[in-house]
Amino acid sequence: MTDHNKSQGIDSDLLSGGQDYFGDDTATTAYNRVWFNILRTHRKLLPEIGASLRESGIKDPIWYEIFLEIERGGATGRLASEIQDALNIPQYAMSRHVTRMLQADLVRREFIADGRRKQVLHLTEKSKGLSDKIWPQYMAEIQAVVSEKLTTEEGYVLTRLLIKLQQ
Amino acid sequence: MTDHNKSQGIDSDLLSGGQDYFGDDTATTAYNRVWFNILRTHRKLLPEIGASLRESGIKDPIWYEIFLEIERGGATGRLASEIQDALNIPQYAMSRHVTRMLQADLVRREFIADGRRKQVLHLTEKSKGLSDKIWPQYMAEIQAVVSEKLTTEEGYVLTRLLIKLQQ
DNA sequence: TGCGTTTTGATCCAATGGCTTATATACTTT
DNA sequence: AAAGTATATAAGCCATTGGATCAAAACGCA
Repeated sequence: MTDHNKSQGIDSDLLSGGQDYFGDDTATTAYNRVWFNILRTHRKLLPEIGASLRESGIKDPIWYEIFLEIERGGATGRLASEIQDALNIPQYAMSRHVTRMLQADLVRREFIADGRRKQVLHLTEKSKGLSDKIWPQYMAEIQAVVSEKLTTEEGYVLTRLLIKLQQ
Repeated sequence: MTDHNKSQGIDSDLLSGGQDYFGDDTATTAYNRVWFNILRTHRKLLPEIGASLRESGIKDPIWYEIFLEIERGGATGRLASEIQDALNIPQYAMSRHVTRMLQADLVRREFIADGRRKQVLHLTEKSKGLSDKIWPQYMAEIQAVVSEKLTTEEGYVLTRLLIKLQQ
């Protein structure tokens, strides 16, 4: 690495976990490594873990998260706008996920108020049925991939730090 | 949550960092939470942090990672196939990123061997010049977002765990 | 040498995503 | 109640992605 780039912030070793690469800039380096490793971990794991779902007809892993959020609403269902906020996705993305899940008969939509300004989502018989097969398979896939690399204790620590980072 | 879903692996509290939600299934839960929190952290931070780059004409944050990898190759440049492996992206994605970066005059391509079976990538004058302005701005943006939520020490721990998870 | 296999790169098609706009409804203020 | 603002959803435009496939070069080895 050139001195120029070192001083200008180009760091060829951003993936490293080492703490002493820069003598004078450890804080910035630590934070940058967090970011680049989130990107790479996401890129590496998403295709692996998502594959089992795709084969089961779940086109997007976020559908599972949407199911969880609907379920949190209990018998009264859950507002689409609430789910979208919980999942950190833009409105148009939520709208399109709902369209696709409707096509797959995996959610039921109920407009409240006369027009179509607010919609409440419910599970369908079909999506309730997924609990028996697909979700356990998904959980098993996650477990297989993650447990190969981390201890349970490390899993807790990692989860806690990721949650802090989202707040 | 229903008993049914609890036993079938649907967990309305996957985002939680708590360790004692399930009495009998803590390991699975720990690993699942890792996964879902990676997804949400990525979804939340990518638009925030990527915005400054887009405004500067860097169309995809991965371009920065590609620059870093090229730079690691030093004066001899770096094989496209090596970069693609380092970044965990499929071959066709790398091919297209190179096409776009060529159009933007941000990389130079050199085919080795007669045909075009192997390509080595180099920085251009333009991309070297980015060190002065855009990258420091990007680093500052990352630092601003991450340092607001984590201490430096937590950053190191998080990085180390993410690296373990990728290996 | 000759031939099958592996590696690398580019492209085709359908599906998806980001951004913006259109539309309808609800709320607020005077 | 009229006007203006805020909220919620969908749709249109265009660029990008994913998966599969095609094409070309290098390798392995009898």
